[in-house]
Amino acid sequence: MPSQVSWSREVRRFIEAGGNTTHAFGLGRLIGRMFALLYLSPKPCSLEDISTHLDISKASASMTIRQLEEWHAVRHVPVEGDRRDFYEAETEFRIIVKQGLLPGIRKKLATAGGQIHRTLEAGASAPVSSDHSPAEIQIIKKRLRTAANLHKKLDGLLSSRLIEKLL
Amino acid sequence: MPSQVSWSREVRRFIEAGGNTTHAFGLGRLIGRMFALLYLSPKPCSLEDISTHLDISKASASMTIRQLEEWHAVRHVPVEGDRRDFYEAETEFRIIVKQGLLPGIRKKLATAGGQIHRTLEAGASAPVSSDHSPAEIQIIKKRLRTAANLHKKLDGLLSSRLIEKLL
DNA sequence: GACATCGTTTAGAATTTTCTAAATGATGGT
DNA sequence: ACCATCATTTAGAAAATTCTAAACGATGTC
Repeated sequence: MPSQVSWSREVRRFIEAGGNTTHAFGLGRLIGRMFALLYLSPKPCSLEDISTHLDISKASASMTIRQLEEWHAVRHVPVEGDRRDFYEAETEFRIIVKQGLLPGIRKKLATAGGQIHRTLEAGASAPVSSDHSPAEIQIIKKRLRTAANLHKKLDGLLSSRLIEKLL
Repeated sequence: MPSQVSWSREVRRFIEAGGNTTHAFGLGRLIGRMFALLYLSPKPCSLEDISTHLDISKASASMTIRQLEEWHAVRHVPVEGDRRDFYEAETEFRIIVKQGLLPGIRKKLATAGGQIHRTLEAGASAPVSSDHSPAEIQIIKKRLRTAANLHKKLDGLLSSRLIEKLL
């Protein structure tokens, strides 16, 4: 039955595409491959299932699965009479985005925003500089205020309920 | 004048924070440092200005500046009687997002979406598989349709004018 | 048209990140 | 209590990325 072959080939490609996608967004390749595998698994997978299917070590599987857990992208599910850890994918993307991704993004934004404000305050207490004319100082301050304003807007946007409505 | 010192120190920190931010989002550290430098520069910078201020080679400066140009985050500005290349930061974040970042994100999403559809189609023409029961096949197909639907929603969201209104 | 200066390319060095094997810790079964 | 089995930690190997120096090409100057 040749059609079966093309199906499993397409599944492998799906998994690799998942890896390429997360990698393209700077999240590492393994995390996407692993989520894709679990997402297409109707039944929970053990760590060894994962490491053999993805051809990685159990150590990698363990570390990556915990990253996925932090993002609420994967759930630990107990299996009757088996003390191994089994995992299944969270299929509600809304939950992954709201509880996993957005808090991480907001945290990163907060770090950046903090520095913008510190720079702005340092500029307020040091109005004269040797290598900038007064007019240039004004330009710099204006840009810092623009950046602070953008940061505020972005943070408000991410914390609003707008996003979950759209998903 | 000690306040001057703390100002320039805060500027250096601003630049490093810019680098850390882009790095956290998987874009490399240099690109953020360079944009931060140009964003706080009231007058255009030459490549050598940049490489000395950031303490990097001219080669790195050249490659990174072109990446920033692709994202419409930086503009090439001619300077009277000087054949060197000068650059200034785009201060309209709306332009950077709309013309620079969003197209790149949509392109990455399109790659992922294409594979979702291919997998879905392969599943349609290969309804029977040796390692999955019919009920499981149905679950997998449903999940693939959910993923395809999410992809469609995301792409629509990014291509709508909603985002520019929010910035 | 030769020289000087600047930007780009590229081959490979340096750094960072990712991955693994082995050791360790933990837990259930007998 | 001991053994077997599983997950985690960690130190270092492997791989990927980032950066640079040197060579090159292009362009303006004298």
